[in-house]
Amino acid sequence: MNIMEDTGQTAGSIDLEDPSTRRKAQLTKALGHPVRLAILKLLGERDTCFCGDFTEVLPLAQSTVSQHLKVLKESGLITGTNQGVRTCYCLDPNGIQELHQTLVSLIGMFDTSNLSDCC
Amino acid sequence: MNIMEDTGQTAGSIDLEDPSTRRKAQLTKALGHPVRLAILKLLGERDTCFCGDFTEVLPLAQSTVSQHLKVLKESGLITGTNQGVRTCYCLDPNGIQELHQTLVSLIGMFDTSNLSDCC
DNA sequence: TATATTGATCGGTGTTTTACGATGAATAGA
DNA sequence: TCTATTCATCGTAAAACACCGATCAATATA
Repeated sequence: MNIMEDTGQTAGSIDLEDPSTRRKAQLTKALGHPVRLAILKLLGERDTCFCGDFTEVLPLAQSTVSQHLKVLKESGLITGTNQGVRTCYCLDPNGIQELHQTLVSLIGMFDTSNLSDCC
Repeated sequence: MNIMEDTGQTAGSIDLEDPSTRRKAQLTKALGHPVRLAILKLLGERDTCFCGDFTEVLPLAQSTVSQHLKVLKESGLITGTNQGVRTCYCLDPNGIQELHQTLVSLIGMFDTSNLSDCC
């Protein structure tokens, strides 16, 4: 075991820079906060869109909500387009599609059928 | 809109303390790091189990790996049982089941079929 | 008994995250 | 033009995170 030729890696044989894994981590990390989950849920329900809509229903300062929106935007899960003085936030179909694939892939990764024979 | 009776909330009408949402966030947050995704993948593949197995293939210090294992354990996704001087880590069927439900629920939350008519 | 090995934990460092209030730019409406 | 309104961003503080080396307890093994 541990047959290792020189791979150029500093140590170990798993590439933590692998873009696919990093992307999966970025997407799940973006989901990993109650506020962001709440925002995404509201966006999915379709009757909210503007930053003010979120601050109205979330017990947080406007600046805080704005920062969470920024995280979601940077992860590619939502878009933010200026509409006059306001910004309309929407689920980004591309990011959501990617998220969908990621979630499906994760589900496949932990196939619950073949567990429970460890330790 | 914004019909609000006194709910005891400090502000807004969304309860960020909602256990279900918090749990979803905890689980996705646990997935939100390349190292933890790698560890879970290895555990799913079933030929690794001990902390040393992970440090062998990950370009990280043993203490760092141990800490990631701790996060995964605290999230309920893995178990760690002492076997003599070593600890055998395994996917926790209960946690994985819960994760499965969470992922399915998230997929349902962002139904890709009815997007793209925003902004 | 003495020595390895295993891995948990401690302490420290640097970075990131979360939160807030304040401010400022852009626009809409009076 | 003056005044809201909207929300992005800045500055800041506290907490959490990611990483490391060092150490320690527990157990194997010699």
